[in-house]
Amino acid sequence: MTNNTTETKMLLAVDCIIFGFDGENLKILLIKRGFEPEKDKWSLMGGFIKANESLDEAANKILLQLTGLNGVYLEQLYAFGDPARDPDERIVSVAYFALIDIHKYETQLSDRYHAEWFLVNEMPGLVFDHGQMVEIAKQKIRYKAALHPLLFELLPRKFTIPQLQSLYEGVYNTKIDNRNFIRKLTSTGLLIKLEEKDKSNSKKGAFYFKLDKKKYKAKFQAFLNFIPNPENLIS
Amino acid sequence: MTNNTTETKMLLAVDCIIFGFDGENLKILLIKRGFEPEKDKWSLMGGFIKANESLDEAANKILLQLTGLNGVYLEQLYAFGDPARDPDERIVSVAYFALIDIHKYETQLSDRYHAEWFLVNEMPGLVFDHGQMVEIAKQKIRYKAALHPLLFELLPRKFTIPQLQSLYEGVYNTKIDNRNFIRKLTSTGLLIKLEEKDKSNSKKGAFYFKLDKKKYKAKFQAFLNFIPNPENLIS
DNA sequence: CCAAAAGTGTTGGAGTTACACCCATGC
DNA sequence: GCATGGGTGTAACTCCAACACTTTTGG
Repeated sequence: MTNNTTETKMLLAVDCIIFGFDGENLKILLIKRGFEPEKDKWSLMGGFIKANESLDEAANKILLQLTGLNGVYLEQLYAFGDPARDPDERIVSVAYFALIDIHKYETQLSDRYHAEWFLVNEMPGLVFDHGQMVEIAKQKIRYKAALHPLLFELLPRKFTIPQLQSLYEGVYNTKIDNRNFIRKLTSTGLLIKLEEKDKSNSKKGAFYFKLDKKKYKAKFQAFLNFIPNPENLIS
Repeated sequence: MTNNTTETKMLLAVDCIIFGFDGENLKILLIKRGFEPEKDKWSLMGGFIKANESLDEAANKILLQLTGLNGVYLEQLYAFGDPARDPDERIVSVAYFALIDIHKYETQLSDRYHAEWFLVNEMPGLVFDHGQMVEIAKQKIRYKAALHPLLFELLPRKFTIPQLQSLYEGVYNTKIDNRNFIRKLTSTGLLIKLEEKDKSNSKKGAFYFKLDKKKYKAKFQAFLNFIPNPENLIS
């Protein structure tokens, strides 16, 4: 770093890409922008970073404001800094994505921000580079969820395997063989079968499961490839 | 986003974690900080973002200044924004990591910035949160290189398989079976065998290889897991 | 001729895919 | 009793890991 006295200060923002799962489809929460520029267009929820706030704090605050939720999955995605990304002013934005249980979302907050859930595949155009942010978030989720049980963050406390399969099929836009899917899932040991059945989708009913949270945390990072035994690495 | 007229502007910096491979060990390029605070301590190379500069441009510029190199592998790593990360002033820093062929590094630039290569395992303490940045960069490289041929970015135009193996062994701090390693490498189809041998490490000599760049670009993203045929996905 | 590194094949086990039928129940 | 979605088992195959000896040649 060189001497900084002549350097330009600029605004720093955080934008949140919020995903939810309604039991059938992956959705994204957008707000109708209430001010210029681009007033009344759809947008991600965001905000400026205060002088004494960390990036994570800012992102959590925004998420709390819009959803009423605390302590949900939130991950820094990427910093967007094209000088032309906001036509008015130089603003660098650090994007975060969140995965929430859509049922915990506090619906009454929708009004305040004119928020709405959209199917990710039927999303309106967004302001500035927010569309690009969403694309990168989707890519990241597809990548990470192929290796780690990330999508479980979207599930309610109890869920059925057909629901989970529908989630994976939606995220990857593909059909999955249900026998193999179940085998893979149960072999992870992450699921605990409950007595209760969900009969809303079939007459037979599908058993609910819940997540074994200890195993989930322990196994989240497990994966495989170029290196023979990645879990046995020395350091 | 809410009205921004009252929001705080702040300095935005880019810091580069620069890795190189000397044929035996993974190294990192550090500079001796020439100004206060923390003058004369070891540091990453960084700089402030100008008003009309994108983040990528700023990172590339810094890399060029310090190494004389353009067009090398450079990836945004993470944005660090703890309000206390710089004791003097609020500075948010976007960290990038670079993988370079250490032989292309222009040594005469070392003097200007008091730069030096260190073994990543024998690195001095760094200013501010730069040590943490390096840790996260190492983690990221270990993760990504286990799935993708990332470490090839560190190699010179021609290299031997024992060199490459030593690189992997260094990055993962593990021993790799050379038969399996060679098989895995050759099965990727990324390597082209040359006539020439490198006799600097043995009497028998090891054949040089070069990278098949087209296949490298085409196959960089290939990998596998939760989803049966990730390469056959519909979208 | 010998030390030191490079190069080479095989086998067993684990994991993954492909595939089709029966079950439970509400109507 | 039948339509609907839920649940189950097996066999072939592919991939990966484990394993040790021969080759080359400069000194």
